[in-house]
Amino acid sequence: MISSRQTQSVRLVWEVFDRSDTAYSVVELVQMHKDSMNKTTVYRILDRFEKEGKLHTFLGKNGLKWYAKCHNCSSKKHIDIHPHFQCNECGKVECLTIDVKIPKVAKHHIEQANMLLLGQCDECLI
Amino acid sequence: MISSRQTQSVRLVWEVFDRSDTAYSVVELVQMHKDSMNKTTVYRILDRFEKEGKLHTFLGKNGLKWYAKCHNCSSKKHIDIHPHFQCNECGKVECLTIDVKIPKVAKHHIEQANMLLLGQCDECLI
DNA sequence: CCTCTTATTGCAACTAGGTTGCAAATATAG
DNA sequence: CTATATTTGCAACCTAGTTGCAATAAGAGG
Repeated sequence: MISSRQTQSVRLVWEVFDRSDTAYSVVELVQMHKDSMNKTTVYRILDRFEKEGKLHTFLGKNGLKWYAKCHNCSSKKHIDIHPHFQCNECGKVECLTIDVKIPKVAKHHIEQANMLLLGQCDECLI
Repeated sequence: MISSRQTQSVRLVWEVFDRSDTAYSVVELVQMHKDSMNKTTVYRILDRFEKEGKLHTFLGKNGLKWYAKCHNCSSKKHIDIHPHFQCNECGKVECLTIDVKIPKVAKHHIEQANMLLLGQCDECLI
């Protein structure tokens, strides 16, 4: 089951993620589908995918929201996280497969950790 | 020297940070000064403080921009970072004094790392 | 303490990401 | 095939943040 109702729009949005493991910003996704559906629809479909555990979200530079396919992340505990990388030059975003330990903080209960690494990706390094 | 020109507005904004070590969101700062200066002025003063190395910024939940006073952070290398904590209940933000090692990523040059921990603060834990 | 230059400010309009309410359309259970 | 509940489009709205420009005010140098 892709989603509770398998509409044309739901199928189109899912295909993008199904084809590759790239992370996409909402801006890209709205742009990419602007001829076949309304931006509100894109936002709502992405929300549903997230609730259903098929996509995970995180914030890139400038607080822009990004979506990427979930692999093993939904089954993992909250005790370790996978960080995200964004290239300062081309803006590309990647999910990193390394795990980062969440630091303990006295008198605080940590539920979640977001780590964004910024720098140059392999293509922009040359 | 507080800033290149010591205007009334510059003094007022700086006083807030001078009085405490709390982090403030731009929204709070604009609200707090709304009777004495324009929101554009607040944004511009904060920008200048950041360029001058007196404040550092980071993004909280929902991509909101936060400002906090710099202590030793400006003098530190980029090799370790101090993470920020935001309470999921009251929204309060804290600079943590612990250091987190930036993970190495093959074929990537990491310049900067942002880590945001989310959970419950001491006051909301009860 | 006056004058001139330049940084700073206020204002209004704008941009962009994201949300909401509601009526119309459509997937799917039966 | 029909009834119902979910999904969609649309237009209007919200909020954070930016921009251009004219008016204002620091403060350096006389």
